[in-house]
Amino acid sequence: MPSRAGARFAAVERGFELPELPDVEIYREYIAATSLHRKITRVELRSASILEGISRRRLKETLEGRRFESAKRHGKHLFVSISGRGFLALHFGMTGTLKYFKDLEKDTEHDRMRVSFSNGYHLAYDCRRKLGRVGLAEDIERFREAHGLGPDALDDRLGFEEFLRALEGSRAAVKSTLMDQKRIAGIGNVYSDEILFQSGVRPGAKTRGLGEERLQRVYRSMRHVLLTAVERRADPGSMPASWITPRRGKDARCPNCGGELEKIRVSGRSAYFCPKDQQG
DNA sequence: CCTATAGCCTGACGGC
DNA sequence: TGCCGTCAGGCTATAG
Repeated sequence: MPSRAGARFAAVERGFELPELPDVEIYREYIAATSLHRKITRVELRSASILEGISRRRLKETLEGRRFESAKRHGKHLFVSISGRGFLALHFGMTGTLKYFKDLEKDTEHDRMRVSFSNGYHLAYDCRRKLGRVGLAEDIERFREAHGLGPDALDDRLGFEEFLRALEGSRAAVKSTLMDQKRIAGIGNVYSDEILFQSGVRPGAKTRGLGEERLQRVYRSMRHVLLTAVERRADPGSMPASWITPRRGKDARCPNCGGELEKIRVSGRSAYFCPKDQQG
């Protein structure tokens, strides 16, 4: 499995930085392709600080002897169902990755939790900066409510009307509004910049003053960007050349007009945009 | 009610 | 060479 999974999940094996909705969707597929329906023989927790609301002991007792049955995603959260016991809830923070492997020598450096299966393989939750979280959930809806998470950005039920409702009342910059997981779940710093670039809207513009036409463009770009990123398996090297996502960094130039991209801070986060093509 | 910000956490990088 | 400050941005808690 790892060799076959390796080609499809090359980006996962390299490890995502800054996992947002598309990255977590690929993690979901990765778990579905590798880790379901096998008996969990052992759970090893190497860093208790990643646990959220549960003890080490409870995690072990809940998982050992059971099987993972399915993998679902909401926003940036992954939910892996445990036979008869709800879900393992995974959040990846900024540096969380997954790795499925057999040879323990290949164990990753910042492996915070390791789940071992009866076939001799292991699934590692690797999180260098320990900003990710591992917990248990009885059901996904409950978890969503407890965490105040908004609708998933790619949920088919999130039409333009529902999108407007989710943004309603925000007085913040549109970039912050899009990244607010309580309004819409799944968008982070990198993809919010891409969405706004493709909408021709400045990240620092107030959501309130945008008007329906611009918001319509933001909505369409949101779906387009996220769907395309999932299609391209969230691999940074595979994103279209017309996007600004691959150009974050020094001396960044606009793929559209060739002008210099500007870097500003919006609510404490770095935002890249093209001052010429984004006038909104 | 709302938004902005500090702090958690680690490693890469640039300046001296 | 090596030390140190800064930055990266996921989240939460708290300040405004």
